[in-house]
Amino acid sequence: MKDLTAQQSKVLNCIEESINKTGFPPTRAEICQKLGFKSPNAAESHLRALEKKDIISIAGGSSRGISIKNKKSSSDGSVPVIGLVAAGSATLASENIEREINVDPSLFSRNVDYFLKVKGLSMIEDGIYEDDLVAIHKTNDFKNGDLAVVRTEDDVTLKYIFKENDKLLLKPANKDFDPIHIDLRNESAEVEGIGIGLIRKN
Amino acid sequence: MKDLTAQQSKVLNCIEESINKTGFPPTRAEICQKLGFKSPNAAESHLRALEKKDIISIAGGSSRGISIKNKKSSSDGSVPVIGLVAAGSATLASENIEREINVDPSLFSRNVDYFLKVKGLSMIEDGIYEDDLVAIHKTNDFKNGDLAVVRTEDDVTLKYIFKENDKLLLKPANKDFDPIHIDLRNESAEVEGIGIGLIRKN
DNA sequence: TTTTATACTGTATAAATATATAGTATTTTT
DNA sequence: AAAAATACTATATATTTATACAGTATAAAA
Repeated sequence: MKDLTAQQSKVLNCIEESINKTGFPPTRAEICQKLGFKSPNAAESHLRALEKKDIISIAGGSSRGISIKNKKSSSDGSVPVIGLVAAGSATLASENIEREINVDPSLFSRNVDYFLKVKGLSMIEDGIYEDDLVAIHKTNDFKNGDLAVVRTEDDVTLKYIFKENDKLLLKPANKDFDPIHIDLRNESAEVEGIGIGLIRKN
Repeated sequence: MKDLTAQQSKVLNCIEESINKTGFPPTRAEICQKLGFKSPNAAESHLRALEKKDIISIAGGSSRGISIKNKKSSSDGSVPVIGLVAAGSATLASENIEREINVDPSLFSRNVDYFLKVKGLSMIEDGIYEDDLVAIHKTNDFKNGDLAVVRTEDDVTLKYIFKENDKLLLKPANKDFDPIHIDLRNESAEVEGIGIGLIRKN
């Protein structure tokens, strides 16, 4: 499936939020208002792009006629919890699954593929603590500043990601930790997913 | 709760079917078509009856603005989300419920009675941010240092609580905020519950 | 290089839609 | 017995809404 652009993701997000919050999809005007567009056609064309990519369907001639496709049934939202463990391990391998928890799929803005149990204090200044469960949406599509799960050659880490040409910057939220610079011409690195939420147990 | 009439049930059914099938609620005209009414007002008045009985809510001035209330999901674990609102308001009153979310009861150490949506930055130094949902276990039993929902004479607040004889100390986690001292001989204060976890949506 | 996709503003309008008002008739509650 | 709720038909209309058309600009693909 083709990846969505940043704007298309925002629009999709806006639709999901509207459905979760109000119970029905938004109008073009409402999308514009939420995302700051000034022309209804801005929303319209994003919707048509999403339709083309088979993410949503649009019922012609009816108001708020947007529905999100492939919306996996409400059956249950059992999501694995994965510890940040040894280097190079396949994160979703069953031996790394600590437990499974049920979450309301509508809780987070995007689909949660797994929870990552945080090790260490590298993100503590932004309220992400040890043993917190960070909700991860699997994707390799990210924006600068996103909280990303990145697999480097010798580690898997959760940091803010910034990319500029061939340079990758993985930035912690703790002044005692140094940012990680990766030159993609020499080293490999892969974005496994991005953080879209957090659960903490006291 | 009042019982629904046969016709009201049919209308409710029609709404549910529409949401399941198309992804969005029906218009008045669509309800009429499905149930064989010849006047849009037939649907309208049934909708108003359902609204009066608190089964649905109708968003004024917007198309397809119908949503079904208290939509209890299959399993259970439905927990209300409550905003910190005006002083003195009964926190669990239905008008304060922003939404309901499903949580795995085993997720948190104790039973979650509701989620409190955080306003303000008074707990930011301990990783509790604005709009975070703090899982609250209703109890008036607490230990010094617990994160507590406290109803004072003119506010409801989330702070660390410390009690010594008749003195109550409500301590924020933000150096820009002052601790609140309450002398229980002069003022009243009540512990509504304690925080046992947190959910954050990015 | 040309085309296609993305990302919008701005304007316009036909069609969809909520919603009010005026009736009639039956049943249920007070 | 009167009032209120139920259960509609019928008509009208202001507003909401989808959607088309005309542009501008940039980036990516062919």
